[in-house]
Amino acid sequence: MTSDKPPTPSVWTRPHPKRTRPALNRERIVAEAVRLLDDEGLESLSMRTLAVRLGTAATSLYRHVTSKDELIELVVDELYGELDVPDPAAEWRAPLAGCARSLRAMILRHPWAASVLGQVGLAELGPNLAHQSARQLALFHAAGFPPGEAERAMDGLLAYVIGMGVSEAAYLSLLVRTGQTEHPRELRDGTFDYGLDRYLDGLQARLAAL
Amino acid sequence: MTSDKPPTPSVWTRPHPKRTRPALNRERIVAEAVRLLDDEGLESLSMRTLAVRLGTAATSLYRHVTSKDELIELVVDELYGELDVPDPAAEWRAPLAGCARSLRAMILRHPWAASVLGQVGLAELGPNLAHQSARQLALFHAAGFPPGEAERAMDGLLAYVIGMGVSEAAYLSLLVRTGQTEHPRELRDGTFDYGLDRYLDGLQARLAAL
DNA sequence: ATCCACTTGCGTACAGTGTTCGCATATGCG
DNA sequence: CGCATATGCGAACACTGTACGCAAGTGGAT
Repeated sequence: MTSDKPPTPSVWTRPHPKRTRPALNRERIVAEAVRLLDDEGLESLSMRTLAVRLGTAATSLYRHVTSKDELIELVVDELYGELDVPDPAAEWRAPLAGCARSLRAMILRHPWAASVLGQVGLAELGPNLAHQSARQLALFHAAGFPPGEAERAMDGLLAYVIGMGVSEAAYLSLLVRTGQTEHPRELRDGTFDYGLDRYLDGLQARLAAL
Repeated sequence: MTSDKPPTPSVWTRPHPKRTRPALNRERIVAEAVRLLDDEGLESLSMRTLAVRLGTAATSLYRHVTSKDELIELVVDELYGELDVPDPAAEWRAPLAGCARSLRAMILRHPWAASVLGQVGLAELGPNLAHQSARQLALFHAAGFPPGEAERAMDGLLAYVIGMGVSEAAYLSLLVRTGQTEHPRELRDGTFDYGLDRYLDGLQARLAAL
């Protein structure tokens, strides 16, 4: 067993022909964290379980991420990368509604996001959040809101969508916990659209009064 | 040291003259938990630290509360008990705004509530939540919303306030973490009122079209 | 090739968590 | 008094996030 390495190893016996592994890096860690959260939920995310999925040890993760909190911030920014904010158009209402629905869809795709948003909020605005926020703001400017007011109109819309997502995720988890029958998705979509329409109506009235 | 108890102990040497303690019960536990959360924040709440404050052992709490999650649900319902929902009046707008501001004030009084709401949501509607929800719903009925629609209008308003609270709490905790200067309260109140007015305007337009 | 500075993986360990179990004590009731 | 039941709690378990130090790899300068 001592130094039995072949002098000129064939391509096949060489320990790891090309690159041994995709190598551990921040992107891989964050991506796997999102997958783990989708599969198992928020309380199942621990540095150890995540490491097992990545085929490494828990402490290895700390070479690329300084803490679990930072990991969660990175995860949140990753989520914001999933949004696709529509381009501004002649009509402002449809793009804004699309923007809101895209955010809602993201939250429903990752129900644990509601809890995480409460913990970390919009976080230390990572690159994705910064980018998407700028695109969202452009929609409000295109709609005719003056520079100082567009931010407030946008904050209100985001607050509505996030609050709806938080309430809905909590309600769904309650149903799951009590094993109750599921609330039909259509009803929940209807409730969401109702409130969205009211808020957009309010924006419309405001634009008309400008 | 063996059986040296006095045969007829005086009132003063008796171990605990009257009632030894206020006795541990659910109310005292929940009340102290809220106080601990206000003082030290969400991540400082552990069964052990809470027990120390109550002068008992951690495991004693489990005689009155089945788990930490249940404790948090009880805490949330306690918070809802702090709301004071206005009575219905001839004019619907002021009571609704008061209702929203009361909820917002509660969240700002207990900034950790934003994170907790994300975890437990409106929870297994405890008595306080049930009571306040009924009062809130009455405001929408008094405003003229038909039975099926009042719930949706109410859900939208609550979602807006909760989402605003979540975003704001996260933003404030970010400022604290980075040691940055504080965002003046007036500005944040202004942003809140702006969105609130837009939503209420939307409700007004809807009522006019009924 | 040889050294060196530096990065990366990871085994060990520690303090702290929620929670279970079993024992001791208190309490109410016949 | 005697007994059933409720309550307090010390010990222990499985698990968490993370600091530390050692080993192995990497890339450049000599």
